[in-house]
Amino acid sequence: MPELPEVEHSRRDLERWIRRATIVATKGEGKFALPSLRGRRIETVERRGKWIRIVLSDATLLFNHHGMTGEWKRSDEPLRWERASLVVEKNGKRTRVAYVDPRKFGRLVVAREDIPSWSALGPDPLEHGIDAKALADKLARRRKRSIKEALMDQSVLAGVGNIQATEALWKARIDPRSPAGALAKKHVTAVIKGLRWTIARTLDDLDVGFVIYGHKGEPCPRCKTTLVRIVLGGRTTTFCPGCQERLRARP
DNA sequence: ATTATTGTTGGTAG
DNA sequence: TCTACCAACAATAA
Repeated sequence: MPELPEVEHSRRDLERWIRRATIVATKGEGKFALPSLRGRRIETVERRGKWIRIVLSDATLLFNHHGMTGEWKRSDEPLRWERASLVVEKNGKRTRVAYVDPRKFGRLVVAREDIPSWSALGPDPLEHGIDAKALADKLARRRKRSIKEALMDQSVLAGVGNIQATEALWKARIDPRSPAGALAKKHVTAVIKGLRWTIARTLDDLDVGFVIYGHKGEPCPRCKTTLVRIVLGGRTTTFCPGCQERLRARP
């Protein structure tokens, strides 16, 4: 469940469950192995893009990425596909949280300093907002990249994935194949509005459903043209050939 | 049996 | 140094 809105929900869950609590035990194997961390207090649970950064009392940092199928659950019993767990205590009450990840694309990293994957992230749409000028500059530099692939580049904006990019471009009425460098200022503005729209509505209700993602073959909700599915950068892309304008590279 | 899946990364090539 | 492309990672679900 892993684009910005889902990860933000996960962050809020963790904040409620374990913030200001003290770690009693940790568990994890293989690529999800964890050091003891016993006795450290959990100070903050932060997020940037799709990454979560948990800051502990001795300044140790616990980074987590959900990959494709990762999620945190609160459970006293071991869960199917559980890869790691934390037991914490606050006011004498114990809480156990489990990191579950069937496909194991996620990451758990303990470090003393920010890791490169975190540091390389572009601005977070929720945390920092989206600056039109800065975004336009970054897109302009990616001349040959499609706008959809550019939006999914985590150094452009942190947290935009396949679904949010697909939905935002539909809202902005821009064909996802358009070269990123072909967007004029008004197009960038429209993309920003589209991103704010899709992120907000997913954040508000994770089960609200998507407007065009996964709806190939169905009529466009806006113009009734049949939605099509293509592959861009190896990722499924849905769009409406009727009302999403294909922009051409500008000289 | 085949195909597709909300993501990143490391290697390669230009 | 920067951009672009792709296979690899893994376990289902249709």
